[in-house]
Amino acid sequence: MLKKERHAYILHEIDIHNKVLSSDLSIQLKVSEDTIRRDLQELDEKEMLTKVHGGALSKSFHFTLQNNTVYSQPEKKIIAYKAKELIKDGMLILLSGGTTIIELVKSLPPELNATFITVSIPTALELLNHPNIEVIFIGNKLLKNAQMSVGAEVVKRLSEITFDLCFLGTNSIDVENGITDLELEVIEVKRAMISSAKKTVSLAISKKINTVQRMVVCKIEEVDILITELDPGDELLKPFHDKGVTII
Amino acid sequence: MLKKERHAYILHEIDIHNKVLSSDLSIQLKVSEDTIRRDLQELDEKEMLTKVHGGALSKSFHFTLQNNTVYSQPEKKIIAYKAKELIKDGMLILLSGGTTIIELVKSLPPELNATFITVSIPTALELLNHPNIEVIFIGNKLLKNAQMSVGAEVVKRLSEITFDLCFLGTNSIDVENGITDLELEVIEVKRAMISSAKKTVSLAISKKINTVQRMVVCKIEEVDILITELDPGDELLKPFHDKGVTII
DNA sequence: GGTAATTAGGCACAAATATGCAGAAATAAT
DNA sequence: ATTATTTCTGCATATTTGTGCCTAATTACC
Repeated sequence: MLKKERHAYILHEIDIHNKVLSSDLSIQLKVSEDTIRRDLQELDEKEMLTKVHGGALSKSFHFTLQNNTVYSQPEKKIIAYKAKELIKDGMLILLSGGTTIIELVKSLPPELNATFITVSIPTALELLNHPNIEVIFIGNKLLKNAQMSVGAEVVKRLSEITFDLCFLGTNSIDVENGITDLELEVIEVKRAMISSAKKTVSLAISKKINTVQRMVVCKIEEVDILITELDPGDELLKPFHDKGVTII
Repeated sequence: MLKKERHAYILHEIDIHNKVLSSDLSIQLKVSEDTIRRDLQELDEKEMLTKVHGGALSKSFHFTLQNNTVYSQPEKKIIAYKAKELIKDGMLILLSGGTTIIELVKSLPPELNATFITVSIPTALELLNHPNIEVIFIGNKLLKNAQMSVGAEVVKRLSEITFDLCFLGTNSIDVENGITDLELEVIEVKRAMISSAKKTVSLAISKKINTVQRMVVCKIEEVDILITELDPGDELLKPFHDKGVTII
């Protein structure tokens, strides 16, 4: 990875989180902390961030580095952190829309080299920020609210490909009904996504667990992995585990 | 392999991946790294990429990540104001990408009832904000820089539809060469867009008038309407009028 | 004030670069 | 076709840049 790419990545991180830790960046970018420190120093001299002991802060917002701990971390960031561990170089991965998926994309390491396919416009836009991944969008009529492609053409195109993993941002999931959703057109596409993937991963914050919507996307048996912000051993998730779903 | 072919290849790689490494290019193009370095230097001088230690980065790479202010926005607002007058209820309209097009979309009246098709992700996102228009996205592989779909599949899909109007955000236009652009894959799509439309409208701020890029999209005769921020009677635009282009 | 984490600065090594030069290849002129 | 001229390319050289490791100094936090 080129130095300027690192710089861009660091600035991007600052843009999202308002702060970065040298230690984190060192791991994410797979370079020594010395290099990160020099990067931050350089960017500070260019007045693009403010370097502080331990990392750097955004120029505009002056928060302290300290309130960084896992406790205050929003649920979706925790989910994204767990989910990204499933993604390996060379994989073909299908993504839905939703803010949890966006978090997942933001957390992808810059050196990851994989192909992502999506039907969601915001997801596609976020994917394009990453340096090494190839992005394919399956287009057709776009749904206003969901900001995603829907319709028979999308279903057909999805059926023509086999994906290693499918990540679904999930509105509602429970043991009896499985994944449920509101709109027919969204459901058609999500079904097609699930049946084209070797493994289906549902990303859901715990608030969404055991809620039900009008229409069924798929039964719980079709979900291979469920990721929430909770500990995998949490009592709330036990019924899913008993149905054979891997909990992360 | 000719020098120009190498240059085209390098720009192509940059558009897809946002970066190139001198060492990679040296192997791929079977020339010494010295030659690659001189190529990159030359392209940097022409402001077609940004040379860095170890390779080169896309020009828009920094731009998108650092500073998202729209260039020449007042001019673009004037252009958008003129362009929207061409759009009527019930029309089927094709849009390219670019900030001028985004301005056009923002200026569309909410009661407008038409169908818009695009290959550009940011354009699609902006279109979705409007209440009454139907949005169709033609998807495929996405180019990093241009944030748009490219490839044979896109060209094929475009050829299957006839549009009332095609609005092109234009990088370079002049009387001799017509509309020109940088990158082969973008040009392929723009050509397909033009030939599928009954009328082609070029939107260009006056700074772009009489500039030329490496590759030709279409001759000036294929442009039906040219919209700039200038008065239609402006001396700069007379040559275009003489070639039969309607100036607005 | 003690302890652990972070940092600055020096050093070493590898990688990338600039530069001059010579031969090859393309282009123009005869 | 032949020659002259320019452009292009690869090689050898010295130089610069980027990175990681080391140690001493500094900082943050109890």
